[in-house]
Amino acid sequence: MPELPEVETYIRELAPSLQGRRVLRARVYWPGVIAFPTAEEFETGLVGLRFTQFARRGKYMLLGLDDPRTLIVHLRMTGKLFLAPADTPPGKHEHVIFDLDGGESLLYQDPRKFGRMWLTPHPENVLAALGPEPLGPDFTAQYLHAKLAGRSACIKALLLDQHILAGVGNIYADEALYRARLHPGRAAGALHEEEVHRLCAAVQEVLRSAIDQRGSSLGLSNLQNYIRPGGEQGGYQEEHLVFRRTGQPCPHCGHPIERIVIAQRSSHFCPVCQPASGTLSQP
DNA sequence: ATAAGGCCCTGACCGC
DNA sequence: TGCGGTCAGGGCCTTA
Repeated sequence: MPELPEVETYIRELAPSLQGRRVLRARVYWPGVIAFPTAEEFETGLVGLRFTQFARRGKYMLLGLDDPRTLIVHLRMTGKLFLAPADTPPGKHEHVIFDLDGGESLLYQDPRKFGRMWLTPHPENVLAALGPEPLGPDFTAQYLHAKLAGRSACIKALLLDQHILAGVGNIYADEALYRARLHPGRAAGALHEEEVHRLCAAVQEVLRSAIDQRGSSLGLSNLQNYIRPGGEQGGYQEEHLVFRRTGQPCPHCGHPIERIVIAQRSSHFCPVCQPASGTLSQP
């Protein structure tokens, strides 16, 4: 599942190979992936444009062009982008192909078909509702405490809410809550100031480490696996302490990691180190 | 405004 | 071997 560290890795690793390349042709095989404009306008609109800038906002990739329009890509669950020789025939799950100058094509592959792309002169409209960048100056314990105040929803659910902060998904929410020693089901508004401070620091630490490790590549199935644009795996899965470790011992206390469902998503945690309330152990 | 549930998708996995 | 059922999950939409 590409989250902030995986998308950041995509931007960093795609930029050198896409910089200055021109789109000769764009082919959309699954129109549903194009959120704006229509698939036809998307195909014709990209012809002749050159990639010039590469940025990330939350889990969105922003590919700047020598044009007022920006190509925005959200990989959602299983989206992948990679370069292949120009004559590579489209596979079953390749929904968009950008034929580039230089004899290569950029392929968008997405078995789940959840990912979306936009080609728009107003990227700010697509991104308008996003909360601050977790690693930017606006994401502070004070900010987070204010956003959580009065909220009865579980803290895990609000960590996943992109309006509150942009870029955290299921993996890094679980890992951050474990490191902050907070039960994922705690009512967000009931967190004490010191706990919010811990959480804020844990979110940033987990994301920074995951970026350093080029993201998390998970699972035996290639379905949900995040793979870097060059085909390599990330490394942060080796540092997961709770995510998808149900039944395995907590690295701190040895109690089996448990799994519960919060906001329709699995949450992994240690019931000893992350008590629902009361006294805390000290990992 | 907030919270909760449904929906989109399909490969993997399980039981029979 | 094959079949049907269930699960996962980000973001958006609907409902209360």
